[in-house]
Amino acid sequence: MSDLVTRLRRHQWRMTPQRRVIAETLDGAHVHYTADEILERACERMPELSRATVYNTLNELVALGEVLELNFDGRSKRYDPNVDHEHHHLICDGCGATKDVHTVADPLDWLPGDERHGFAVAKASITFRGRCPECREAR
Amino acid sequence: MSDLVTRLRRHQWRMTPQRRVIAETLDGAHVHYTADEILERACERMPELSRATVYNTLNELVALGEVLELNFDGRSKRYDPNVDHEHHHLICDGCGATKDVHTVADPLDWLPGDERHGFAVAKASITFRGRCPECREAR
DNA sequence: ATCCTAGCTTAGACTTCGTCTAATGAAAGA
DNA sequence: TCTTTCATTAGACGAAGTCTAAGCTAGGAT
Repeated sequence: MSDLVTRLRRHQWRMTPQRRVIAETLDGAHVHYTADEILERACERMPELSRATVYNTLNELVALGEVLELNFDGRSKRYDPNVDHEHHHLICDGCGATKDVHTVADPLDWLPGDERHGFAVAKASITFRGRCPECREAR
Repeated sequence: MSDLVTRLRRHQWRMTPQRRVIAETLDGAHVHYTADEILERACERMPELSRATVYNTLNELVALGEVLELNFDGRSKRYDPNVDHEHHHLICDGCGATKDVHTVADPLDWLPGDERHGFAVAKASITFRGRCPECREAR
């Protein structure tokens, strides 16, 4: 049983087979999939699942705060179920693969007061970019 | 004369009236425009300018390393001509305003080796999020 | 100055990613 | 079990960006 599904119960979310499959697909992921990758994988278990339901469900999960929506390349969004722990992202410039990473301290402290332009600054996240092992060879 | 245009000369770039107008529009911007905002402003000086040329030119500027392509909202890309100085971005969660900011050190050093997953990590940028002075009041 | 050619520009078709619609289906409380 | 309300579906639609093929032009060669 997926941990994400358990959390969703607490939101009084109507549990349907489609939503269960989508949530479990997301939760089992070690990388952050795009909506279409989630559709593709979920369809292995439920072939009649529609694209609209995947998009609807992902948007609801984001609204509930149970999943993070990421966008680094300006193309497709990626979904990150790991919302509990503060983390940052490492992205492959070759294939767009996205991994969670952890840093040694909080980057918020790195922005001096005179660089804050009167903003109430609440969050800071770091995007690391490079090439993954596969794309390093492929070059 | 735009500083960006001067730099482009050094890349042996064929200078056309279209490219000049686009580069000057970009370079004069104090905020980071989307491609369509650039098209709109450039068309005030050159009404027959085509959308394809704006996109082509922006992509070439990015490839030449003279302009940064930004994407924070997963919608349209924004273009940042301020490529000379290492900087990061501060974004208002209320209105989406984007400002350049500077930090005290390089975040690349903050990613431990055992968090690099075999990637060749080349760059790191920080996105700070908060509320700008106007949006703090408006709440 | 003019010619030539590589490479630029253009309109509009096309692609990709995502949203919307309206009809049908099903979860879960009464 | 019934009923209501919400979820699901296929496909149309929309926004952002890319591609294509035809014509045009910047700038070096003569």
